[in-house]
Amino acid sequence: MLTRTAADLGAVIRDRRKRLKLDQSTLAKKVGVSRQWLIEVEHGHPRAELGLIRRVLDALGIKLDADSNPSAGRGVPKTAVDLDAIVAKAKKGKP
Amino acid sequence: MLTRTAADLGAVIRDRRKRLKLDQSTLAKKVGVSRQWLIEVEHGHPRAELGLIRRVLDALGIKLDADSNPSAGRGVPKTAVDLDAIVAKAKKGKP
DNA sequence: TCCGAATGTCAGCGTTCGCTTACATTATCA
DNA sequence: TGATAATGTAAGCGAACGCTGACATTCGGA
Repeated sequence: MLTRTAADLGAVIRDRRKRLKLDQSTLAKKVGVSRQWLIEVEHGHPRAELGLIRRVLDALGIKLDADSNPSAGRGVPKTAVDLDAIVAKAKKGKP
Repeated sequence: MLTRTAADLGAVIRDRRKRLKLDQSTLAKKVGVSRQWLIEVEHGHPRAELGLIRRVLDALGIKLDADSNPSAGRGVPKTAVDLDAIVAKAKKGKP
């Protein structure tokens, strides 16, 4: 699943956890975090540490994939990004 | 790319940034983080905030995909996880 | 219905984040 | 070669993290 927001990820985690019949305490212990933390993450806490998140995903068998694919619809061959546009945009800031 | 560690992600980010001909300062400003932070992340800082990481990936056009697929090769229909095994494993801890 | 488990909420605390500023070190190019 | 940009390192600081522990609240089965 493509996760746009922290809430998305939280939902994925919770869903997966339940599907695996694990309660928060068990998973938290297994992963090595506090139950409190797990609760907040499942609720979509956006500022959680990447490392801990990763550990949870790992424990749940969820792979984290960083797909370097620009928004382009489909037929993007390989490395065909509109550099200039991006750079220009970058220079303008984002109003 | 499948990112296992924070260093992996850092590499992806740096690579992408360079490919886009952006320097750290520019990207940092665009994303709304400090250059210092970007440096640490590119070096694989594992405890960075998920939200900021996501913003960077976003700015670079990198999608974050959380794939809930256990190691199974390919033909996993829908919900066919070996629950018992996983639960049992969970109860044993991980020595 | 009642009882226990699972989940959510609160407060306090030490640690670490991410920021700023300034200064090295290392490319990169005229 | 020298100069300028890009990158790395360091110290100090406020803010937020994640943890512990205790206490509500909700859920599920006997």
